[in-house]
Amino acid sequence: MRIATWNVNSLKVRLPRIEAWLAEVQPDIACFQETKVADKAFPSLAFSTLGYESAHFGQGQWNGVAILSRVGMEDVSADFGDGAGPDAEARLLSATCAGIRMMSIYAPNGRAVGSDHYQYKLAWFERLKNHLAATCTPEQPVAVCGDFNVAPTDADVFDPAKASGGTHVTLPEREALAELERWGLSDAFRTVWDAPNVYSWWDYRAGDFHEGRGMRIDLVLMSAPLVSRVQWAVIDRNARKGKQPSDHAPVVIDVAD
DNA sequence: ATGGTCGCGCAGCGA
Repeated sequence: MRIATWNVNSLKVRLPRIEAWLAEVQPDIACFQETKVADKAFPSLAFSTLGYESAHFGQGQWNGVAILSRVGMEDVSADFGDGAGPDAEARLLSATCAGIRMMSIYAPNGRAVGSDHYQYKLAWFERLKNHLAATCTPEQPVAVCGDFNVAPTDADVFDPAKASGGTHVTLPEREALAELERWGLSDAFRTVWDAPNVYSWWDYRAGDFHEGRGMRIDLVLMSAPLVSRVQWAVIDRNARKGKQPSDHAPVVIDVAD
Protein backbone atom coordinates (compact mmCIF):
# COMPACT_ATOMS: atom_id res chain seq x y z
CA MET A 1 0.00 0.00 0.00
CA ARG A 2 1.28 3.41 -0.98
CA ILE A 3 0.58 6.44 1.25
CA ALA A 4 1.53 9.96 0.16
CA THR A 5 1.27 13.53 1.40
CA TRP A 6 1.71 16.72 -0.59
CA ASN A 7 1.27 20.41 0.16
CA VAL A 8 -0.06 21.36 -3.27
CA ASN A 9 -0.24 25.16 -2.68
CA SER A 10 -3.54 25.71 -4.52
CA LEU A 11 -5.57 22.81 -5.86
CA LYS A 12 -6.96 25.03 -8.60
CA VAL A 13 -3.60 25.97 -10.08
CA ARG A 14 -2.04 22.57 -9.42
CA LEU A 15 -4.85 20.25 -10.63
CA PRO A 16 -3.26 19.30 -13.98
CA ARG A 17 -0.01 18.40 -12.26
CA ILE A 18 -1.84 16.57 -9.46
CA GLU A 19 -3.78 14.46 -11.97
CA ALA A 20 -0.59 13.52 -13.82
CA TRP A 21 1.17 12.78 -10.53
CA LEU A 22 -1.65 10.52 -9.29
CA ALA A 23 -1.60 8.60 -12.57
CA GLU A 24 2.16 8.16 -12.42
CA VAL A 25 2.78 7.53 -8.71
CA GLN A 26 -0.46 5.61 -8.06
CA PRO A 27 -0.81 6.27 -4.33
CA ASP A 28 -3.54 4.26 -2.60
CA ILE A 29 -4.09 7.06 -0.09
CA ALA A 30 -3.06 10.68 -0.66
CA CYS A 31 -3.25 13.62 1.74
CA PHE A 32 -3.16 17.16 0.34
CA GLN A 33 -2.67 20.47 2.12
CA GLU A 34 -3.11 24.14 1.24
CA THR A 35 -5.88 23.36 -1.21
CA LYS A 36 -7.03 27.00 -1.01
CA VAL A 37 -10.54 26.17 -2.20
CA ALA A 38 -13.99 26.10 -0.60
CA ASP A 39 -15.63 22.69 -0.18
CA LYS A 40 -18.12 23.45 -2.97
CA ALA A 41 -15.23 24.12 -5.39
CA PHE A 42 -13.34 20.92 -4.50
CA PRO A 43 -12.85 18.91 -7.73
CA SER A 44 -14.05 15.54 -6.44
CA LEU A 45 -15.16 14.48 -9.93
CA ALA A 46 -11.60 14.81 -11.27
CA PHE A 47 -10.45 12.45 -8.52
CA SER A 48 -13.30 9.95 -8.84
CA THR A 49 -12.47 9.74 -12.55
CA LEU A 50 -9.03 8.52 -11.47
CA GLY A 51 -10.57 5.99 -9.07
CA TYR A 52 -10.38 7.91 -5.80
CA GLU A 53 -12.94 8.65 -3.15
CA SER A 54 -12.15 12.00 -1.60
CA ALA A 55 -12.97 14.24 1.34
CA HIS A 56 -12.12 17.89 1.80
CA PHE A 57 -12.15 20.46 4.60
CA GLY A 58 -11.65 23.94 3.19
CA GLN A 59 -12.38 27.56 3.95
CA GLY A 60 -11.79 29.38 0.66
CA GLN A 61 -8.63 31.27 -0.21
CA TRP A 62 -6.38 29.89 2.49
CA ASN A 63 -5.51 26.61 4.17
CA GLY A 64 -7.67 23.58 3.32
CA VAL A 65 -6.86 19.85 3.62
CA ALA A 66 -8.00 16.78 1.70
CA ILE A 67 -7.76 12.99 1.75
CA LEU A 68 -8.04 10.76 -1.34
CA SER A 69 -8.36 6.98 -1.16
CA ARG A 70 -8.87 4.09 -3.54
CA VAL A 71 -8.91 1.57 -0.67
CA GLY A 72 -12.08 2.81 1.03
CA MET A 73 -12.94 5.78 3.22
CA GLU A 74 -15.00 5.76 6.41
CA ASP A 75 -15.61 7.96 9.45
CA VAL A 76 -14.60 11.24 7.83
CA SER A 77 -14.18 13.99 10.42
CA ALA A 78 -13.17 17.61 9.85
CA ASP A 79 -11.31 19.69 12.45
CA PHE A 80 -10.36 18.81 16.02
CA GLY A 81 -12.29 16.19 17.97
CA ASP A 82 -10.93 17.25 21.35
CA GLY A 83 -14.19 18.83 22.50
CA ALA A 84 -12.69 22.35 22.67
CA GLY A 85 -14.64 23.80 19.75
CA PRO A 86 -13.75 24.57 16.14
CA ASP A 87 -10.39 25.86 14.98
CA ALA A 88 -10.49 29.25 13.25
CA GLU A 89 -8.78 27.71 10.21
CA ALA A 90 -9.23 24.55 8.09
CA ARG A 91 -6.11 22.56 8.98
CA LEU A 92 -7.14 19.02 10.00
CA LEU A 93 -9.12 16.24 8.31
CA SER A 94 -9.37 12.65 9.52
CA ALA A 95 -10.68 9.50 7.80
CA THR A 96 -10.23 5.74 8.08
CA CYS A 97 -8.86 4.11 4.94
CA ALA A 98 -8.11 0.37 4.77
CA GLY A 99 -8.16 0.24 8.56
CA ILE A 100 -5.69 3.12 8.93
CA ARG A 101 -6.76 6.25 10.80
CA MET A 102 -5.46 8.91 8.38
CA MET A 103 -5.01 12.56 9.25
CA SER A 104 -4.18 15.25 6.71
CA ILE A 105 -2.72 18.21 8.61
CA TYR A 106 -1.53 21.68 7.72
CA ALA A 107 0.21 23.11 10.78
CA PRO A 108 0.32 26.91 11.16
CA ASN A 109 3.45 28.58 9.82
CA GLY A 110 4.19 30.62 12.94
CA ARG A 111 5.52 33.62 10.96
CA ALA A 112 7.92 34.99 13.61
CA VAL A 113 9.19 33.55 16.87
CA GLY A 114 7.19 34.96 19.78
CA SER A 115 4.39 36.37 17.61
CA ASP A 116 0.71 35.61 18.14
CA HIS A 117 0.94 33.28 15.15
CA TYR A 118 3.83 31.44 16.76
CA GLN A 119 1.77 30.97 19.94
CA TYR A 120 -1.17 29.76 17.82
CA LYS A 121 1.18 27.26 16.17
CA LEU A 122 2.32 25.83 19.51
CA ALA A 123 -1.27 25.73 20.81
CA TRP A 124 -2.34 24.04 17.59
CA PHE A 125 0.14 21.22 18.13
CA GLU A 126 -1.11 20.83 21.69
CA ARG A 127 -4.62 20.43 20.30
CA LEU A 128 -3.39 17.91 17.73
CA LYS A 129 -1.95 15.81 20.55
CA ASN A 130 -5.28 16.05 22.42
CA HIS A 131 -7.13 15.17 19.22
CA LEU A 132 -5.04 12.01 18.86
CA ALA A 133 -5.62 11.03 22.48
CA ALA A 134 -9.38 11.66 22.16
CA THR A 135 -10.01 9.93 18.83
CA CYS A 136 -7.59 7.00 18.51
CA THR A 137 -4.86 5.00 20.20
CA PRO A 138 -1.21 4.31 19.32
CA GLU A 139 -2.04 0.59 19.34
CA GLN A 140 -4.08 1.00 16.15
CA PRO A 141 -2.68 1.90 12.70
CA VAL A 142 -2.50 5.72 12.61
CA ALA A 143 -0.82 7.97 10.02
CA VAL A 144 -0.58 11.73 10.63
CA CYS A 145 0.48 13.17 7.29
CA GLY A 146 1.11 16.69 6.16
CA ASP A 147 2.94 19.97 6.36
CA PHE A 148 4.11 20.25 9.96
CA ASN A 149 6.02 23.50 9.34
CA VAL A 150 8.69 22.12 11.68
CA ALA A 151 12.05 20.65 10.68
CA PRO A 152 12.66 17.83 13.19
CA THR A 153 16.45 18.28 13.43
CA ASP A 154 19.21 20.49 12.03
CA ALA A 155 19.93 17.68 9.53
CA ASP A 156 16.55 18.57 7.99
CA VAL A 157 17.48 22.21 7.28
CA PHE A 158 19.94 23.73 4.82
CA ASP A 159 20.97 26.39 7.31
CA PRO A 160 19.29 26.53 10.74
CA ALA A 161 20.48 30.12 11.26
CA LYS A 162 18.80 31.33 8.08
CA ALA A 163 15.76 29.08 8.08
CA SER A 164 12.49 30.92 7.70
CA GLY A 165 13.20 33.83 10.04
CA GLY A 166 13.87 31.58 13.02
CA THR A 167 10.66 29.57 13.03
CA HIS A 168 10.46 25.88 12.03
CA VAL A 169 13.61 25.05 14.01
CA THR A 170 13.01 26.36 17.55
CA LEU A 171 13.09 24.10 20.59
CA PRO A 172 9.38 24.59 21.47
CA GLU A 173 8.35 23.63 17.91
CA ARG A 174 10.59 20.56 17.93
CA GLU A 175 9.33 19.71 21.41
CA ALA A 176 5.76 19.81 20.05
CA LEU A 177 6.80 17.21 17.45
CA ALA A 178 8.53 15.16 20.15
CA GLU A 179 5.30 15.18 22.15
CA LEU A 180 3.51 13.55 19.22
CA GLU A 181 6.29 10.96 19.04
CA ARG A 182 6.01 10.30 22.77
CA TRP A 183 2.31 9.61 22.26
CA GLY A 184 3.38 6.82 19.93
CA LEU A 185 4.24 8.12 16.46
CA SER A 186 7.45 7.75 14.41
CA ASP A 187 8.83 9.70 11.45
CA ALA A 188 8.33 7.07 8.73
CA PHE A 189 10.83 8.62 6.30
CA ARG A 190 13.61 8.38 8.88
CA THR A 191 13.02 4.65 9.35
CA VAL A 192 14.26 4.20 5.77
CA TRP A 193 16.74 7.08 5.26
CA ASP A 194 19.23 8.63 7.67
CA ALA A 195 20.96 10.91 5.16
CA PRO A 196 21.04 14.63 6.05
CA ASN A 197 20.00 17.48 3.75
CA VAL A 198 16.98 15.76 2.22
CA TYR A 199 14.19 18.30 1.88
CA SER A 200 10.49 18.50 1.03
CA TRP A 201 10.10 22.29 0.70
CA TRP A 202 12.13 24.96 -1.06
CA ASP A 203 11.32 28.69 -1.26
CA TYR A 204 10.28 29.77 -4.74
CA ARG A 205 12.78 32.63 -4.56
CA ALA A 206 16.44 32.93 -5.42
CA GLY A 207 16.76 29.53 -7.04
CA ASP A 208 16.60 27.79 -3.67
CA PHE A 209 15.42 24.50 -5.17
CA HIS A 210 18.26 24.31 -7.66
CA GLU A 211 20.77 25.49 -5.06
CA GLY A 212 19.64 22.86 -2.58
CA ARG A 213 18.39 25.27 0.07
CA GLY A 214 15.31 23.68 1.62
CA MET A 215 13.79 22.07 4.67
CA ARG A 216 12.16 18.73 5.43
CA ILE A 217 8.90 19.90 7.00
CA ASP A 218 6.44 17.52 5.31
CA LEU A 219 6.22 14.40 7.41
CA VAL A 220 4.37 11.10 7.73
CA LEU A 221 4.15 10.12 11.39
CA MET A 222 3.02 6.53 11.95
CA SER A 223 2.00 4.53 15.01
CA ALA A 224 3.98 1.38 15.85
CA PRO A 225 1.70 -1.19 14.17
CA LEU A 226 1.89 0.81 10.94
CA VAL A 227 5.51 1.98 10.94
CA SER A 228 6.58 -1.64 11.39
CA ARG A 229 5.08 -2.27 7.93
CA VAL A 230 7.13 0.44 6.16
CA GLN A 231 9.02 -0.91 3.15
CA TRP A 232 10.15 2.19 1.28
CA ALA A 233 10.10 5.96 1.45
CA VAL A 234 10.94 8.74 -0.98
CA ILE A 235 10.51 12.47 -1.39
CA ASP A 236 9.39 12.99 -4.98
CA ARG A 237 11.66 15.85 -6.08
CA ASN A 238 10.48 15.44 -9.67
CA ALA A 239 7.17 17.00 -8.63
CA ARG A 240 9.06 20.17 -7.60
CA LYS A 241 10.56 20.59 -11.10
CA GLY A 242 9.15 22.02 -14.31
CA LYS A 243 6.27 24.40 -14.91
CA GLN A 244 4.06 25.68 -12.09
CA PRO A 245 5.30 23.40 -9.32
CA SER A 246 4.16 23.61 -5.74
CA ASP A 247 6.92 24.83 -3.45
CA HIS A 248 6.61 21.44 -1.68
CA ALA A 249 7.43 17.94 -2.96
CA PRO A 250 5.29 14.90 -2.09
CA VAL A 251 6.44 12.41 0.54
CA VAL A 252 5.67 8.82 -0.47
CA ILE A 253 5.69 5.87 1.96
CA ASP A 254 5.13 2.23 0.96
CA VAL A 255 3.84 -0.14 3.64
CA ALA A 256 3.19 -3.87 3.46
CA ASP A 257 -0.48 -4.72 2.88
C1' DA B 1 24.17 41.97 2.91
C1' DT B 2 20.00 42.16 0.44
C1' DG B 3 16.32 40.37 -2.05
C1' DG B 4 14.60 37.24 -4.88
C1' DT B 5 8.58 34.18 -6.22
C1' DC B 6 4.39 32.51 -5.96
C1' DG B 7 -1.12 32.45 -5.02
C1' DC B 8 -4.89 35.07 -3.88
C1' DG B 9 -7.52 38.42 -6.20
C1' DC B 10 -6.90 43.18 -7.76
C1' DA B 11 -3.76 45.84 -3.18
C1' DG B 12 -0.80 44.07 -0.73
C1' DC B 13 -0.36 40.22 2.35
C1' DG B 14 1.03 35.50 3.65
C1' DA B 15 4.26 31.71 2.83
